[in-house]
Amino acid sequence: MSIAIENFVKAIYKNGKRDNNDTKPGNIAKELGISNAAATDMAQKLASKDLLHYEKYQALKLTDKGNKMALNVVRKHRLWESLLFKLFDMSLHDIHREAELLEHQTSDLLADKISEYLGNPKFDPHGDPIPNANGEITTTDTSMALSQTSEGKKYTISRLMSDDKEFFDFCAQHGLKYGNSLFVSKQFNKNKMTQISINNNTILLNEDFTSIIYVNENH
Amino acid sequence: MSIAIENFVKAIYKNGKRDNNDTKPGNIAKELGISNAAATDMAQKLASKDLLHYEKYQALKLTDKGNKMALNVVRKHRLWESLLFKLFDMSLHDIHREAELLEHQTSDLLADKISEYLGNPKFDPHGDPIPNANGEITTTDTSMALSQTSEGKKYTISRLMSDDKEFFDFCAQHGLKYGNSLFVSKQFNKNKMTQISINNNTILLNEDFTSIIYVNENH
DNA sequence: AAATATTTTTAAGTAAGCTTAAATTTTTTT
DNA sequence: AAAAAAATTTAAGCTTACTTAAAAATATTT
Repeated sequence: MSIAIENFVKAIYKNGKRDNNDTKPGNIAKELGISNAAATDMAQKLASKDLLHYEKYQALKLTDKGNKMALNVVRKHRLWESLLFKLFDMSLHDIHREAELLEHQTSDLLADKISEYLGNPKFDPHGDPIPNANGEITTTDTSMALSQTSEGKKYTISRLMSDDKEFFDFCAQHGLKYGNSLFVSKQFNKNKMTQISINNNTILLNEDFTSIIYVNENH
Repeated sequence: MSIAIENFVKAIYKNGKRDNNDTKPGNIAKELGISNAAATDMAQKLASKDLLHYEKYQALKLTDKGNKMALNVVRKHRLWESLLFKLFDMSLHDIHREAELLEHQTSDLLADKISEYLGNPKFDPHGDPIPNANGEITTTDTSMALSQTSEGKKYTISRLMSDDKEFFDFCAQHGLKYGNSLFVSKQFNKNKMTQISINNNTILLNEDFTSIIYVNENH
């Protein structure tokens, strides 16, 4: 299957995770940076390949086959991110961009070799779960968005859900990194702003940030 | 530039290394597994992009720009082979196939990171030289084909110039590996067959093999 | 050097993956 | 519930990278 198809199926998978009604052609088109017409076209084509269910004007739903393909690509993406993160001193944003290309040029055999080399990790450097070779995901996710946390408690960063360079630069600068600890000192304005302490610094984060930084409470 | 273009330029580079008159469209077409017509077409297109010199019915010659592009792709290919060879237990043939795809999806930054991680190696696991970031190749190649060697001397394997699975399987089975030593016991039939000792075994190789296994004399 | 074979080129056509523009359907607003 | 806005779909067209078939040029054989 082509790169365009893999990316299309992956986009449906990703959007569907967020919001099940976010998989209409227009939303996928936006995600991929193509026209709505192209997305509709592709959706009809992929329906005929049994990768998704297509009904005019409705949200796109992956078939089992389509879901499996998406998970296979996501697996390769996250394995590459894990490997590059381990071996090289590169920003998470750069690593993400490389993985975005490498994911489509990786045999299942190589993916397994990478996984084995890394000790079959369950999470990538963003904290996102890595599907196994059968497309199964470990989803014992008890984490919450930073915007949902309570004042006066300590948390550990479990996921940084973004591809954005500015975001990662900011995170790197302030020690906001997968696995690091932080303390929530104050929630303002009905949790629209959150004040945290990390590495002996106090920073104030708005909802753009606190909605994509996920944490687990420390016990 | 597209994958098709990178592969086209690389094929001219590779064929040109072997034999300067081996770069007519038909030979490139054979190398790439496309029709002669497609190769002529592409040649004309790449001439207009200043990647090669095209004259009707003549061999294709890369411009400086085209040569640089080819070396950049070759660099990435050989760096990937070196990395995969170091990290994973995979056959040279499989490694070659993965590198064939990865080479086109690798930023210059990532190539530099791989090179640095490996200690800026000058040769890949086949013994082929790795161009540096400026496209310069270390060519202090004093090696000779096994078919050119003399009876009664010891040599070290310096290059295995093939992409063929059967060949690599045979090599792996008999310890014919980059860096290994061997002893040439006999040349038969005007060097058309060569008898060697390696790992306490004696094997007889025909010209198909002795023309692509390169060695340096031990002193 | 003529005849034959091979190679290269041109020409016409195809599939994938896009585009823009217009028509249709759905959704939102009033 | 009608009008306006937004999204989706259809239609027509483009580019890339191929294909096959025929024409033209080059290379080889005799």
